[in-house]
Formats: sequence, C-alpha cells, structure tokens
Amino acid sequence: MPPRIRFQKEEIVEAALNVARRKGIDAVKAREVAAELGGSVGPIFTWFGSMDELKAEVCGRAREIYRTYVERGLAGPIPFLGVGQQYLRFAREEPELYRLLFLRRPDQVSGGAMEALRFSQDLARESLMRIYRMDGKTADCYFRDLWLVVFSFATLIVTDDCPYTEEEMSAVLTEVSLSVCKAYKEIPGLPEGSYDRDAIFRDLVGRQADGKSEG
Amino acid sequence: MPPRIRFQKEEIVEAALNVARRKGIDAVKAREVAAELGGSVGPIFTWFGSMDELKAEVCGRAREIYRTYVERGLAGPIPFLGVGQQYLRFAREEPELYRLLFLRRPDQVSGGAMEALRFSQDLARESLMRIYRMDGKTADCYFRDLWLVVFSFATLIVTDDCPYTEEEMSAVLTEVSLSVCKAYKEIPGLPEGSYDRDAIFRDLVGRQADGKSEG
DNA sequence: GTTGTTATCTAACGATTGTTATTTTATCTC
DNA sequence: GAGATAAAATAACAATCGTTAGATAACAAC
Repeated sequence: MPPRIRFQKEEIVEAALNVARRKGIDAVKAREVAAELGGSVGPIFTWFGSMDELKAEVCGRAREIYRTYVERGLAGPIPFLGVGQQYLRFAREEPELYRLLFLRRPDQVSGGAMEALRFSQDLARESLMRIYRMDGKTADCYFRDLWLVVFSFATLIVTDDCPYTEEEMSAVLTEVSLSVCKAYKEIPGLPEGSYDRDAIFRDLVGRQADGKSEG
Repeated sequence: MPPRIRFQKEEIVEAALNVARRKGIDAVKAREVAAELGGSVGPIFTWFGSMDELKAEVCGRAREIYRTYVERGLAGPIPFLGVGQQYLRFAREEPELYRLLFLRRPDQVSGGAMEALRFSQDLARESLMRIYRMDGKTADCYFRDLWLVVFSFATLIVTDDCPYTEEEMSAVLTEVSLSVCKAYKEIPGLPEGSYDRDAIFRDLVGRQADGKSEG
C-alpha cells in the first residue's frame, strides 16, 4: 500500500488560491505553490494535468468568494446599494482576486470575466423587483447606473491609486443613487417605471442620515 | 570608423511601442522587439541599459498618444463630454496602451497610472470654468461623476466583454450628464454652483438630437 | 520484518527570459 | 586597398518557467 496522501487536491487549490491572493494569478507557479504547501511540485502534477488546470480551479474559488460578498450585500436593507458596497469591499479586501475576475479578457479567465457581474445583476434585479416593485427593465437600468460608478471605484482601488476617500466614495454612491432615482422620473425619454421611488428615496436619505452602518 | 547606425534609439522605442500595442507591455521582450525591428537584440542594449529602461520609454510614448486623444476631446463643442468620448475612443483603438496606463498599479508603470487622469481633470476643469462659468470645485465634481462612468465603460471595452452597445454607452453618458446637471441644483447638501446649468442642458440635449458627430 | 504499492521528493529536461562576451562587418582614414 | 573603429549579429550565459523520469519512502497486508 502507498503512504497516506499528504496533500489533498483541495489543499493544493487552497495553497494556489493563497498565492493568488497575495501576489496575483501570474505568481501561481508550480514551485511557488509547492513552497506554500511546504512540499514539492510532485503532488501538484499528480492531481492536476497542468498548471492551467490548477489556475482554473483558483478562478472557481475566487468566484465563490465573490459570491459570498454579493449575497451579503443583497441581504442588507438597501439591496442595490448593498451590492455596490460589498463589491467595493471585495475590491479592497481581495484586490488580486478582483483583478482576476474583472480585469482580464474573458479568454484569459475560465468562465468569462463578466459572468460574476451577470450573476450580480440577476440577483439585484430580483431584489429590486420584489422590494421596490420595479419591473425588470427598470431594475436593470438602476443596477447598471449604480454599478458603472461602483465598478470605477473598485478598479481604482485595486490599481492602488484611488484619488477618493472612503467617505467620498460613499457620498458619491448615494448621490448617484438619488440622481438616478430622480432622473428616471423627471427626464423625458428615459424609461418610466411604476416603482416606488419614494421608498428608495427614504431608504437612501435615511441611510445617509444614519451615518455608516453594515460591517 | 564604424558602420553607420542602422537602428536609432527612437526606432527601437517605436518598435517596442508597436509590440506593446499589439500584444501588451508584457510581450515587450528583447527578442520580440528585435524581430519587430528586423534585427538582433544587440542594438537594444547599446542604447538602453535594460529592458525596464526601454519599457519606461514606451510608457512615455503611450502617455503622449493618450494626450492627443484628450486634447481633441476638449477642442469639441462640449468639453467634458468630449473628453469622455475620446477616452472611450482611446480604449477602443488602443486597448493595450489603455491597460498599460490605467489598469496597472502605480509602482508597475513609470510615472504613475493616474497621472494621465489628473492631467485630463486639469484640462477639463479649465474648460468647464471658462465655458460654463463653473467654479473649480464644481467643475471637478462634474468631471468626476461623468468620468466615473466613462472609466467603467472604457475598462469594460478593454476587457473585451462590454455588455453595452456603443449607442447604449452614448445614451448613458448623456443621461448621466443630465442627471448630474439636475442633481447638483436640486438635491440639498450637494455643492451649489452658480454656473450656467441651462447652457449645459442645451448643449447636451442639442447634441443628443443631432445624433452622432465628431469623428 | 518483509514486500508491494504509490505518494512524494529530487533532479533534471527543454523552452524562454534578460543580459553579455565574442565575432562579424561595414565604414572612414590613410 | 589596408587598417582601425564601433555597430550589429551571433551565440552563449545564468535564471526561471512547466513538466517529467527516476529515486525515495511511507504504509498496509502478510
């Protein structure tokens, strides 16, 4: 009988993930992962046919981690704002995973870079339709306009050169939400929803008055 | 006497720039540039101490190219919208240079990634103050809110997975401009400028009615 | 304790990188 | 045309990468 397995497949993925978190996906090399494991490169190639295979697993794990952030945001009191805030938190806390999921060409990341985004949009749409009685199209527009700003902030964060403070970003997010909220009612030619605009307004302003919340 | 110089320093930078445009800055390797030149790696190291030195020159050239785009945008009829449109054009036409200038950590690109942004903001501020009689702070807020959306679009473009059509992006830009324009007058607690809001409105709506323009 | 199985380790291969020593070669001076 | 000079080409160096063949060693069955 052979000796018992020292490095489970999952442990190898975990080690590779840790390397990716600290130094980026390009630093996920055979010897680097082996050092993280405290072993040699051998076990890696007994479980994985190639490094690309292992990196694909890392992508999957990164996507799972991202998913937990988004879901926590949706569970909060203002779902579409919550998703945005959690998206920013993900960028702050996992900048290298953010780069992996959102700043690569779709052919360079298994599953497509924007798959995670579409997933967020689907969840946000459902929440907005339920809570504020929006129709799907309006919800998508809402999500889009806020997300466009959030995406910018997040990308600035991971490029390590964000010219805005956390307070500024939070203020702008609220501003934009309010602007969108008003614009979609008052500017002709834009989609006219029959949703509960006043409820959003109350939520947003109430939230702003509260100061910070949600950890 | 030696034979005449076959590869001027500038030609080498040009070759490296072409490689960076086609395959990204990471593909700027000694042998790759030599092949682009139609020569060997020799001349590269007679003019440059290292490949990093050459790459720094490429960064400089990329920044110059970006500058011409922004300046063309500012020369148009609606400066802050023009800069945004030219920024998008730069992302579309020079995606690899965009990645180089805007999607790298400041320590990985000589001069800092966001230097080009600050340059744009300075130019936009001057234009907005002159044309619409804004004060500097309001102009910066204006630029910021529009640029946050533009930055998202541009980054989506270079990740090759932009879920929006060109028409959608143009429409959203105008929407956002209008929203900002309204919001800065009507929402309490936001900066109150004394600028010519109606002029912006006219420009934006007139432009939208015109359909497309500016090549 | 011996033995077989096989996970792991070691060491190496081939490819690719930046960089450099050496050779080649083109051009000017004489 | 011969020789000197230096740019360019060639080829090699060391380092690093993915990958793999062979050696090592741990564990269960007996």
